[in-house]
Amino acid sequence: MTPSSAFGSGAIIQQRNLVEQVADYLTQAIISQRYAPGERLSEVQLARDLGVSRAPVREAARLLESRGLLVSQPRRGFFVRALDASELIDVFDLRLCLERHAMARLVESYDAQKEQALRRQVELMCEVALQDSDSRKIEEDLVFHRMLIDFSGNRRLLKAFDDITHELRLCIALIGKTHAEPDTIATCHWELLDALASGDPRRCHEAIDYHIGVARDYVVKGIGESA
Amino acid sequence: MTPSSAFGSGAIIQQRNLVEQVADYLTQAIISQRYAPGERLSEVQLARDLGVSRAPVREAARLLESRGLLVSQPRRGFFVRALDASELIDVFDLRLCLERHAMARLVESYDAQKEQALRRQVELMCEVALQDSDSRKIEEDLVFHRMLIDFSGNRRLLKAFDDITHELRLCIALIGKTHAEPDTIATCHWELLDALASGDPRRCHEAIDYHIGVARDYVVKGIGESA
DNA sequence: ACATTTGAAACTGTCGACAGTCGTCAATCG
DNA sequence: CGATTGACGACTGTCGACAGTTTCAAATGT
Repeated sequence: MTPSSAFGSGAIIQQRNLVEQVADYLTQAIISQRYAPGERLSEVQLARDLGVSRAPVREAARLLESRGLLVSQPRRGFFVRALDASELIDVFDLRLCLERHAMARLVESYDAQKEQALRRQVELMCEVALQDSDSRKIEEDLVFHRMLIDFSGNRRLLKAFDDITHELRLCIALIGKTHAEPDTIATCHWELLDALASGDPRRCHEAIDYHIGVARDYVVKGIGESA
Repeated sequence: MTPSSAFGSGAIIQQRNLVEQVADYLTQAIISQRYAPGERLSEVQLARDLGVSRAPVREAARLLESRGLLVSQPRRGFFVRALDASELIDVFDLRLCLERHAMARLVESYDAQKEQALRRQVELMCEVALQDSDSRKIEEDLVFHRMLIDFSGNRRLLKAFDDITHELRLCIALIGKTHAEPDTIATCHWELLDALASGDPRRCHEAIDYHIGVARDYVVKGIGESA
Protein backbone atom coordinates (compact mmCIF):
# COMPACT_ATOMS: atom_id res chain seq x y z
CA MET A 1 0.00 0.00 0.00
CA THR A 2 1.27 3.42 -0.91
CA PRO A 3 1.95 5.68 2.02
CA SER A 4 -0.30 8.70 2.48
CA SER A 5 -2.81 7.31 0.00
CA ALA A 6 -4.47 4.68 2.13
CA PHE A 7 -7.58 6.84 2.26
CA GLY A 8 -7.62 7.49 -1.46
CA SER A 9 -6.58 10.58 -3.36
CA GLY A 10 -5.24 13.23 -1.05
CA ALA A 11 -6.95 15.95 -3.05
CA ILE A 12 -10.43 14.81 -2.11
CA ILE A 13 -11.78 16.71 0.85
CA GLN A 14 -11.83 14.67 4.02
CA GLN A 15 -15.05 15.71 5.63
CA ARG A 16 -15.12 13.12 8.37
CA ASN A 17 -12.78 12.94 11.31
CA LEU A 18 -9.42 11.41 10.78
CA VAL A 19 -10.10 9.41 13.94
CA GLU A 20 -13.16 7.77 12.41
CA GLN A 21 -11.36 7.07 9.16
CA VAL A 22 -8.44 5.47 10.96
CA ALA A 23 -10.88 3.50 13.13
CA ASP A 24 -12.72 2.22 10.06
CA TYR A 25 -9.45 1.31 8.38
CA LEU A 26 -8.23 -0.56 11.45
CA THR A 27 -11.57 -2.29 11.97
CA GLN A 28 -11.60 -3.52 8.40
CA ALA A 29 -7.97 -4.60 8.62
CA ILE A 30 -8.59 -6.58 11.79
CA ILE A 31 -11.85 -8.16 10.65
CA SER A 32 -10.29 -9.18 7.37
CA GLN A 33 -7.37 -10.78 9.22
CA ARG A 34 -4.77 -8.49 7.63
CA TYR A 35 -3.46 -8.12 11.14
CA ALA A 36 -3.01 -11.41 12.95
CA PRO A 37 -4.58 -11.93 16.38
CA GLY A 38 -2.15 -10.89 19.09
CA GLU A 39 -0.07 -8.83 16.69
CA ARG A 40 1.41 -5.65 18.03
CA LEU A 41 0.51 -2.40 16.31
CA SER A 42 3.11 0.32 16.06
CA GLU A 43 1.63 3.80 16.31
CA VAL A 44 4.40 5.45 14.32
CA GLN A 45 4.32 2.89 11.54
CA LEU A 46 0.53 3.08 11.29
CA ALA A 47 0.68 6.86 11.23
CA ARG A 48 3.35 6.74 8.53
CA ASP A 49 1.43 4.22 6.42
CA LEU A 50 -1.79 6.18 6.65
CA GLY A 51 -0.19 9.57 6.19
CA VAL A 52 -1.49 11.06 9.41
CA SER A 53 0.05 11.96 12.74
CA ARG A 54 0.03 9.77 15.81
CA ALA A 55 -2.71 11.63 17.64
CA PRO A 56 -5.62 10.35 15.49
CA VAL A 57 -4.09 6.89 15.47
CA ARG A 58 -3.96 6.81 19.26
CA GLU A 59 -7.53 8.01 19.62
CA ALA A 60 -8.77 5.51 17.06
CA ALA A 61 -6.91 2.75 18.88
CA ARG A 62 -8.58 3.78 22.14
CA LEU A 63 -11.93 3.58 20.39
CA LEU A 64 -11.24 0.09 19.09
CA GLU A 65 -10.05 -0.91 22.52
CA SER A 66 -13.40 0.07 23.98
CA ARG A 67 -15.02 -1.99 21.23
CA GLY A 68 -12.97 -5.03 22.13
CA LEU A 69 -10.98 -5.23 18.91
CA LEU A 70 -7.72 -4.11 20.48
CA VAL A 71 -6.18 -4.51 23.90
CA SER A 72 -3.58 -2.14 25.32
CA GLN A 73 -0.70 -2.79 27.65
CA PRO A 74 0.74 0.27 29.40
CA ARG A 75 4.02 1.40 27.90
CA ARG A 76 3.86 -1.43 25.40
CA GLY A 77 1.16 -0.41 22.99
CA PHE A 78 -1.85 -1.92 21.32
CA PHE A 79 -2.34 -5.54 20.33
CA VAL A 80 -4.96 -7.15 18.14
CA ARG A 81 -7.52 -8.91 20.32
CA ALA A 82 -7.09 -12.66 20.32
CA LEU A 83 -10.24 -14.55 21.29
CA ASP A 84 -10.00 -18.03 22.74
CA ALA A 85 -12.89 -20.49 22.82
CA SER A 86 -13.78 -19.55 26.37
CA GLU A 87 -14.13 -15.83 25.66
CA LEU A 88 -16.07 -16.67 22.53
CA ILE A 89 -18.62 -18.66 24.48
CA ASP A 90 -18.94 -15.75 26.88
CA VAL A 91 -19.66 -13.37 24.02
CA PHE A 92 -22.38 -15.62 22.64
CA ASP A 93 -23.79 -16.12 26.11
CA LEU A 94 -24.05 -12.36 26.51
CA ARG A 95 -25.63 -12.12 23.08
CA LEU A 96 -28.18 -14.68 24.13
CA CYS A 97 -28.87 -12.67 27.26
CA LEU A 98 -29.48 -9.48 25.30
CA GLU A 99 -31.57 -10.99 22.52
CA ARG A 100 -33.66 -13.02 24.89
CA HIS A 101 -34.52 -9.86 26.75
CA ALA A 102 -35.21 -8.00 23.52
CA MET A 103 -37.56 -10.75 22.35
CA ALA A 104 -39.44 -10.62 25.64
CA ARG A 105 -39.88 -6.87 25.36
CA LEU A 106 -40.63 -7.00 21.65
CA VAL A 107 -43.41 -9.55 21.91
CA GLU A 108 -45.24 -7.14 24.20
CA SER A 109 -45.22 -4.33 21.64
CA TYR A 110 -45.28 -6.37 18.44
CA ASP A 111 -47.33 -4.81 15.63
CA ALA A 112 -47.86 -5.10 11.90
CA GLN A 113 -45.28 -2.48 11.06
CA LYS A 114 -42.49 -4.19 12.94
CA GLU A 115 -43.49 -7.56 11.57
CA GLN A 116 -43.40 -6.27 8.02
CA ALA A 117 -39.97 -4.71 8.44
CA LEU A 118 -38.58 -7.93 9.91
CA ARG A 119 -40.18 -10.04 7.16
CA ARG A 120 -38.61 -7.85 4.50
CA GLN A 121 -35.21 -8.26 6.12
CA VAL A 122 -35.52 -12.05 6.24
CA GLU A 123 -36.57 -12.09 2.59
CA LEU A 124 -33.52 -10.00 1.78
CA MET A 125 -31.36 -12.45 3.70
CA CYS A 126 -32.80 -15.34 1.74
CA GLU A 127 -31.89 -13.65 -1.54
CA VAL A 128 -28.44 -12.75 -0.28
CA ALA A 129 -27.85 -16.28 0.99
CA LEU A 130 -28.02 -17.67 -2.53
CA GLN A 131 -25.55 -15.49 -4.32
CA ASP A 132 -23.61 -12.92 -2.32
CA SER A 133 -20.37 -13.12 -0.38
CA ASP A 134 -20.09 -14.55 3.10
CA SER A 135 -19.36 -11.16 4.63
CA ARG A 136 -22.51 -9.77 3.05
CA LYS A 137 -24.55 -12.63 4.52
CA ILE A 138 -23.07 -11.96 7.93
CA GLU A 139 -23.84 -8.26 7.69
CA GLU A 140 -27.47 -8.84 6.72
CA ASP A 141 -27.82 -11.34 9.52
CA LEU A 142 -26.48 -8.79 11.98
CA VAL A 143 -28.86 -6.18 10.56
CA PHE A 144 -31.78 -8.50 11.28
CA HIS A 145 -30.74 -9.12 14.86
CA ARG A 146 -30.04 -5.44 15.36
CA MET A 147 -33.59 -4.69 14.20
CA LEU A 148 -34.84 -7.17 16.75
CA ILE A 149 -33.07 -5.30 19.52
CA ASP A 150 -33.97 -1.90 18.12
CA PHE A 151 -37.69 -2.74 17.98
CA SER A 152 -37.59 -3.76 21.63
CA GLY A 153 -37.45 -0.03 22.34
CA ASN A 154 -34.47 0.02 24.72
CA ARG A 155 -31.71 2.22 23.35
CA ARG A 156 -29.20 1.20 25.98
CA LEU A 157 -29.79 -2.42 25.09
CA LEU A 158 -29.06 -1.54 21.48
CA LYS A 159 -25.78 0.10 22.47
CA ALA A 160 -24.76 -3.01 24.39
CA PHE A 161 -25.54 -5.10 21.34
CA ASP A 162 -23.56 -2.79 19.07
CA ASP A 163 -20.64 -3.15 21.46
CA ILE A 164 -20.49 -6.90 21.06
CA THR A 165 -21.29 -6.73 17.34
CA HIS A 166 -17.68 -5.93 16.60
CA GLU A 167 -16.54 -8.89 18.64
CA LEU A 168 -19.09 -11.06 16.85
CA ARG A 169 -17.73 -9.98 13.47
CA LEU A 170 -14.27 -10.76 14.74
CA CYS A 171 -14.98 -14.29 15.86
CA ILE A 172 -17.16 -15.06 12.85
CA ALA A 173 -14.32 -13.87 10.66
CA LEU A 174 -11.91 -16.06 12.61
CA ILE A 175 -13.56 -19.24 11.44
CA GLY A 176 -13.60 -17.97 7.89
CA LYS A 177 -17.04 -18.94 6.76
CA THR A 178 -20.66 -18.00 7.28
CA HIS A 179 -22.40 -19.60 10.17
CA ALA A 180 -24.91 -21.84 8.47
CA GLU A 181 -26.40 -23.15 5.24
CA PRO A 182 -28.81 -20.89 3.33
CA ASP A 183 -31.93 -22.92 4.07
CA THR A 184 -31.01 -23.25 7.73
CA ILE A 185 -30.69 -19.47 7.98
CA ALA A 186 -34.08 -19.00 6.41
CA THR A 187 -36.01 -21.51 8.53
CA CYS A 188 -34.35 -20.31 11.74
CA HIS A 189 -35.35 -16.71 11.17
CA TRP A 190 -38.87 -17.50 10.01
CA GLU A 191 -39.28 -19.47 13.20
CA LEU A 192 -38.33 -16.38 15.20
CA LEU A 193 -40.96 -14.34 13.38
CA ASP A 194 -43.56 -17.03 13.89
CA ALA A 195 -42.81 -17.09 17.58
CA LEU A 196 -43.22 -13.33 17.79
CA ALA A 197 -46.46 -13.47 15.80
CA SER A 198 -47.84 -16.11 18.14
CA GLY A 199 -47.45 -13.68 21.02
CA ASP A 200 -46.28 -16.48 23.29
CA PRO A 201 -43.33 -15.32 25.44
CA ARG A 202 -42.22 -18.86 26.18
CA ARG A 203 -42.10 -19.79 22.52
CA CYS A 204 -40.07 -16.64 21.80
CA HIS A 205 -37.69 -17.58 24.58
CA GLU A 206 -37.19 -21.07 23.21
CA ALA A 207 -36.83 -19.87 19.63
CA ILE A 208 -34.08 -17.35 20.39
CA ASP A 209 -32.32 -19.82 22.69
CA TYR A 210 -32.22 -22.39 19.94
CA HIS A 211 -31.18 -19.85 17.32
CA ILE A 212 -28.28 -18.37 19.26
CA GLY A 213 -27.29 -21.79 20.53
CA VAL A 214 -26.90 -23.08 16.99
CA ALA A 215 -24.82 -20.07 15.99
CA ARG A 216 -22.65 -20.40 19.07
CA ASP A 217 -22.03 -24.11 18.60
CA TYR A 218 -21.15 -23.53 14.99
CA VAL A 219 -18.62 -20.82 15.78
CA VAL A 220 -17.15 -22.73 18.71
CA LYS A 221 -16.75 -25.80 16.53
CA GLY A 222 -15.08 -23.65 13.87
CA ILE A 223 -12.66 -22.24 16.42
CA GLY A 224 -11.87 -25.72 17.70
CA GLU A 225 -10.99 -26.84 14.20
CA SER A 226 -8.87 -23.84 13.32
CA ALA A 227 -7.01 -23.88 16.63
CA MET B 1 -8.44 24.66 43.14
CA THR B 2 -4.80 25.47 42.66
CA PRO B 3 -3.54 24.87 39.14
CA SER B 4 -0.97 22.12 38.59
CA SER B 5 -1.58 20.72 42.05
CA ALA B 6 -4.91 19.01 41.52
CA PHE B 7 -3.21 15.63 41.78
CA GLY B 8 -1.34 16.45 44.93
CA SER B 9 2.33 17.10 45.56
CA GLY B 10 4.28 17.20 42.34
CA ALA B 11 7.35 15.69 43.95
CA ILE B 12 5.80 12.27 44.47
CA ILE B 13 6.42 9.97 41.58
CA GLN B 14 3.37 9.50 39.42
CA GLN B 15 3.42 5.88 38.50
CA ARG B 16 0.02 5.72 36.88
CA ASN B 17 -0.90 7.18 33.53
CA LEU B 18 -1.95 10.76 33.38
CA VAL B 19 -4.90 9.54 31.32
CA GLU B 20 -6.17 7.38 34.17
CA GLN B 21 -5.64 10.13 36.71
CA VAL B 22 -7.53 12.63 34.59
CA ALA B 23 -10.26 10.05 33.99
CA ASP B 24 -10.61 9.43 37.72
CA TYR B 25 -10.70 13.14 38.42
CA LEU B 26 -13.35 13.72 35.78
CA THR B 27 -15.40 10.74 36.90
CA GLN B 28 -15.41 11.97 40.47
CA ALA B 29 -16.24 15.51 39.39
CA ILE B 30 -19.18 14.35 37.28
CA ILE B 31 -20.54 11.89 39.84
CA SER B 32 -20.32 14.49 42.56
CA GLN B 33 -22.21 16.97 40.40
CA ARG B 34 -19.36 19.47 40.30
CA TYR B 35 -20.08 19.62 36.61
CA ALA B 36 -23.73 20.08 35.79
CA PRO B 37 -25.45 17.68 33.37
CA GLY B 38 -25.19 19.00 29.83
CA GLU B 39 -22.32 21.32 30.71
CA ARG B 40 -19.63 21.79 28.13
CA LEU B 41 -16.08 20.85 29.05
CA SER B 42 -13.23 22.90 27.66
CA GLU B 43 -10.14 20.85 26.92
CA VAL B 44 -7.73 23.73 27.34
CA GLN B 45 -9.26 24.90 30.59
CA LEU B 46 -9.27 21.38 32.00
CA ALA B 47 -5.67 20.89 30.94
CA ARG B 48 -4.73 24.22 32.53
CA ASP B 49 -6.55 23.46 35.78
CA LEU B 50 -5.00 20.01 36.08
CA GLY B 51 -1.55 21.08 35.00
CA VAL B 52 -1.29 18.67 32.09
CA SER B 53 -1.41 19.02 28.34
CA ARG B 54 -4.49 18.48 26.19
CA ALA B 55 -3.52 15.03 24.93
CA PRO B 56 -4.20 13.14 28.19
CA VAL B 57 -7.38 15.17 28.68
CA ARG B 58 -8.66 14.21 25.25
CA GLU B 59 -7.91 10.53 25.76
CA ALA B 60 -9.52 10.55 29.20
CA ALA B 61 -12.58 12.25 27.71
CA ARG B 62 -12.79 9.56 25.04
CA LEU B 63 -12.64 6.95 27.77
CA LEU B 64 -15.45 8.57 29.70
CA GLU B 65 -17.44 8.88 26.51
CA SER B 66 -17.22 5.12 26.02
CA ARG B 67 -18.39 4.75 29.60
CA GLY B 68 -21.41 6.94 28.97
CA LEU B 69 -20.41 9.78 31.28
CA LEU B 70 -19.64 12.19 28.47
CA VAL B 71 -20.98 12.69 24.99
CA SER B 72 -19.03 14.32 22.18
CA GLN B 73 -20.17 16.47 19.30
CA PRO B 74 -17.72 16.84 16.42
CA ARG B 75 -15.95 20.19 16.39
CA ARG B 76 -17.89 21.19 19.47
CA GLY B 77 -16.31 19.22 22.24
CA PHE B 78 -17.41 17.09 25.16
CA PHE B 79 -20.54 17.54 27.25
CA VAL B 80 -21.54 15.98 30.55
CA ARG B 81 -24.09 13.27 29.92
CA ALA B 82 -27.61 14.30 30.84
CA LEU B 83 -29.91 11.38 31.56
CA ASP B 84 -33.65 11.79 31.21
CA ALA B 85 -36.18 9.46 32.80
CA SER B 86 -36.55 7.41 29.63
CA GLU B 87 -32.83 6.67 29.33
CA LEU B 88 -32.72 5.92 33.01
CA ILE B 89 -35.41 3.29 32.69
CA ASP B 90 -33.47 1.79 29.78
CA VAL B 91 -30.34 1.54 31.92
CA PHE B 92 -32.19 -0.24 34.71
CA ASP B 93 -33.90 -2.50 32.20
CA LEU B 94 -30.52 -3.50 30.84
CA ARG B 95 -29.24 -4.02 34.35
CA LEU B 96 -32.20 -6.29 35.02
CA CYS B 97 -31.39 -8.20 31.84
CA LEU B 98 -27.76 -8.74 32.88
CA GLU B 99 -28.40 -9.63 36.51
CA ARG B 100 -31.25 -11.95 35.67
CA HIS B 101 -28.94 -13.85 33.36
CA ALA B 102 -26.17 -13.86 35.94
CA MET B 103 -28.51 -15.26 38.57
CA ALA B 104 -29.62 -18.02 36.22
CA ARG B 105 -26.01 -18.98 35.51
CA LEU B 106 -24.95 -18.60 39.11
CA VAL B 107 -27.63 -20.85 40.57
CA GLU B 108 -26.24 -23.64 38.41
CA SER B 109 -22.76 -23.35 39.88
CA TYR B 110 -23.60 -22.13 43.37
CA ASP B 111 -21.36 -23.49 46.10
CA ALA B 112 -20.42 -22.85 49.71
CA GLN B 113 -17.50 -20.62 48.85
CA LYS B 114 -19.55 -18.26 46.71
CA GLU B 115 -22.32 -18.23 49.28
CA GLN B 116 -19.93 -17.33 52.05
CA ALA B 117 -18.37 -14.49 50.07
CA LEU B 118 -21.79 -13.06 49.25
CA ARG B 119 -22.97 -13.40 52.84
CA ARG B 120 -19.93 -11.51 54.06
CA GLN B 121 -20.62 -8.71 51.65
CA VAL B 122 -24.25 -8.41 52.73
CA GLU B 123 -23.15 -8.33 56.34
CA LEU B 124 -20.71 -5.57 55.47
CA MET B 125 -23.51 -3.68 53.73
CA CYS B 126 -25.66 -3.98 56.83
CA GLU B 127 -22.93 -2.45 58.95
CA VAL B 128 -22.27 0.29 56.43
CA ALA B 129 -25.98 1.07 56.12
CA LEU B 130 -26.12 2.17 59.75
CA GLN B 131 -23.30 4.66 59.89
CA ASP B 132 -21.42 5.46 56.70
CA SER B 133 -22.04 7.98 53.97
CA ASP B 134 -24.52 7.45 51.16
CA SER B 135 -21.81 7.13 48.55
CA ARG B 136 -20.18 4.39 50.62
CA LYS B 137 -23.48 2.52 50.82
CA ILE B 138 -23.90 2.80 47.07
CA GLU B 139 -20.39 1.52 46.43
CA GLU B 140 -20.84 -1.52 48.68
CA ASP B 141 -24.17 -2.25 47.04
CA LEU B 142 -22.49 -2.14 43.63
CA VAL B 143 -19.73 -4.41 44.93
CA PHE B 144 -22.34 -6.98 45.92
CA HIS B 145 -24.04 -6.93 42.56
CA ARG B 146 -20.70 -7.04 40.80
CA MET B 147 -19.83 -10.17 42.78
CA LEU B 148 -23.11 -11.68 41.65
CA ILE B 149 -22.14 -11.13 38.03
CA ASP B 150 -18.54 -12.15 38.58
CA PHE B 151 -19.52 -15.46 40.17
CA SER B 152 -21.69 -16.27 37.18
CA GLY B 153 -18.43 -17.01 35.39
CA ASN B 154 -18.97 -14.90 32.28
CA ARG B 155 -16.26 -12.27 31.96
CA ARG B 156 -17.91 -10.51 29.07
CA LEU B 157 -21.07 -10.19 31.12
CA LEU B 158 -18.98 -8.58 33.85
CA LYS B 159 -17.56 -6.06 31.41
CA ALA B 160 -21.05 -5.15 30.24
CA PHE B 161 -22.06 -4.62 33.85
CA ASP B 162 -19.01 -2.50 34.56
CA ASP B 163 -19.95 -0.39 31.56
CA ILE B 164 -23.35 0.51 32.96
CA THR B 165 -21.99 0.81 36.50
CA HIS B 166 -20.74 4.30 35.75
CA GLU B 167 -24.14 5.27 34.40
CA LEU B 168 -25.76 3.77 37.48
CA ARG B 169 -23.53 5.85 39.75
CA LEU B 170 -24.46 8.88 37.69
CA CYS B 171 -28.20 8.45 37.97
CA ILE B 172 -28.10 7.43 41.60
CA ALA B 173 -26.05 10.54 42.28
CA LEU B 174 -28.60 12.61 40.36
CA ILE B 175 -31.31 11.91 42.89
CA GLY B 176 -28.91 12.71 45.71
CA LYS B 177 -29.68 9.95 48.17
CA THR B 178 -29.23 6.24 48.60
CA HIS B 179 -31.83 4.04 47.06
CA ALA B 180 -33.56 2.59 50.09
CA GLU B 181 -33.78 2.39 53.85
CA PRO B 182 -31.17 0.31 55.70
CA ASP B 183 -33.52 -2.51 56.70
CA THR B 184 -34.98 -2.66 53.20
CA ILE B 185 -31.50 -3.08 51.75
CA ALA B 186 -30.76 -5.90 54.15
CA THR B 187 -33.93 -7.91 53.61
CA CYS B 188 -33.78 -7.48 49.84
CA HIS B 189 -30.26 -8.88 49.61
CA TRP B 190 -30.85 -11.73 52.05
CA GLU B 191 -33.80 -12.71 49.90
CA LEU B 192 -31.49 -12.92 46.90
CA LEU B 193 -29.12 -15.21 48.81
CA ASP B 194 -32.01 -17.37 50.01
CA ALA B 195 -33.24 -17.72 46.46
CA LEU B 196 -29.80 -18.81 45.31
CA ALA B 197 -29.48 -21.24 48.19
CA SER B 198 -32.83 -22.78 47.34
CA GLY B 199 -31.48 -23.69 43.91
CA ASP B 200 -34.79 -22.76 42.32
CA PRO B 201 -34.22 -20.81 39.06
CA ARG B 202 -37.73 -19.39 39.07
CA ARG B 203 -37.38 -18.05 42.58
CA CYS B 204 -34.04 -16.46 41.64
CA HIS B 205 -35.68 -14.89 38.63
CA GLU B 206 -38.49 -13.41 40.71
CA ALA B 207 -36.14 -12.24 43.45
CA ILE B 208 -33.85 -10.30 41.13
CA ASP B 209 -36.81 -8.91 39.19
CA TYR B 210 -38.30 -7.57 42.38
CA HIS B 211 -34.98 -6.25 43.63
CA ILE B 212 -34.04 -4.33 40.49
CA GLY B 213 -37.63 -3.20 40.02
CA VAL B 214 -37.65 -1.59 43.44
CA ALA B 215 -34.35 0.17 42.79
CA ARG B 216 -35.53 1.37 39.38
CA ASP B 217 -38.82 2.71 40.69
CA TYR B 218 -37.02 4.49 43.47
CA VAL B 219 -34.58 6.19 41.12
CA VAL B 220 -37.24 7.03 38.55
CA LYS B 221 -39.37 8.56 41.27
CA GLY B 222 -36.37 10.55 42.47
CA ILE B 223 -35.72 11.86 38.97
CA GLY B 224 -39.34 12.80 38.58
CA GLU B 225 -39.22 14.84 41.77
CA SER B 226 -35.94 16.57 40.97
CA ALA B 227 -36.97 17.38 37.38
C1' DA C 1 -36.85 47.97 18.44
C1' DC C 2 -35.47 43.95 15.79
C1' DA C 3 -33.08 41.20 12.49
C1' DT C 4 -28.65 40.71 10.08
C1' DT C 5 -23.90 40.89 9.51
C1' DT C 6 -19.36 40.77 10.85
C1' DG C 7 -15.41 40.41 13.51
C1' DA C 8 -12.75 38.73 17.26
C1' DA C 9 -12.04 35.38 20.78
C1' DA C 10 -12.00 30.66 22.03
C1' DC C 11 -11.98 26.12 20.91
C1' DT C 12 -11.12 21.64 18.55
C1' DG C 13 -8.48 18.80 15.21
C1' DT C 14 -4.04 17.83 13.89
C1' DC C 15 0.85 17.91 13.80
C1' DG C 16 5.89 17.40 14.92
C1' DA C 17 9.19 16.98 18.76
C1' DC C 18 11.26 15.55 23.16
C1' DA C 19 11.93 12.65 27.20
C1' DG C 20 11.50 8.42 29.69
C1' DT C 21 10.90 3.49 29.30
C1' DC C 22 11.06 -1.16 27.50
C1' DG C 23 12.95 -4.88 24.67
C1' DT C 24 16.99 -6.78 22.45
C1' DC C 25 21.34 -8.28 21.77
C1' DA C 26 26.04 -8.37 22.32
C1' DA C 27 29.90 -8.19 25.46
C1' DT C 28 31.64 -9.56 29.91
C1' DC C 29 32.15 -12.24 34.04
C1' DG C 30 31.79 -16.38 36.88
C1' DC D 1 29.13 -22.56 28.60
C1' DG D 2 25.50 -20.13 31.09
C1' DA D 3 24.14 -15.99 33.49
C1' DT D 4 24.49 -11.05 34.08
C1' DT D 5 24.97 -6.49 32.68
C1' DG D 6 25.26 -2.72 29.83
C1' DA D 7 24.30 -0.03 25.75
C1' DC D 8 21.64 0.68 21.66
C1' DG D 9 17.39 1.22 19.25
C1' DA D 10 12.48 1.62 19.02
C1' DC D 11 8.45 2.93 21.03
C1' DT D 12 5.01 5.15 24.03
C1' DG D 13 3.55 9.12 26.98
C1' DT D 14 3.41 13.82 26.95
C1' DC D 15 3.90 18.47 25.41
C1' DG D 16 3.44 23.00 22.92
C1' DA D 17 2.02 25.05 18.50
C1' DC D 18 -0.63 26.03 14.27
C1' DA D 19 -4.75 26.10 11.28
C1' DG D 20 -9.59 25.90 10.51
C1' DT D 21 -13.97 26.19 12.64
C1' DT D 22 -17.48 27.48 15.83
C1' DT D 23 -19.46 30.75 19.02
C1' DC D 24 -20.79 34.88 20.90
C1' DA D 25 -21.56 39.58 20.98
C1' DA D 26 -21.05 44.07 19.24
C1' DA D 27 -22.05 46.88 15.32
C1' DT D 28 -24.88 47.89 11.43
C1' DG D 29 -28.91 48.35 8.59
C1' DT D 30 -34.07 48.36 8.23
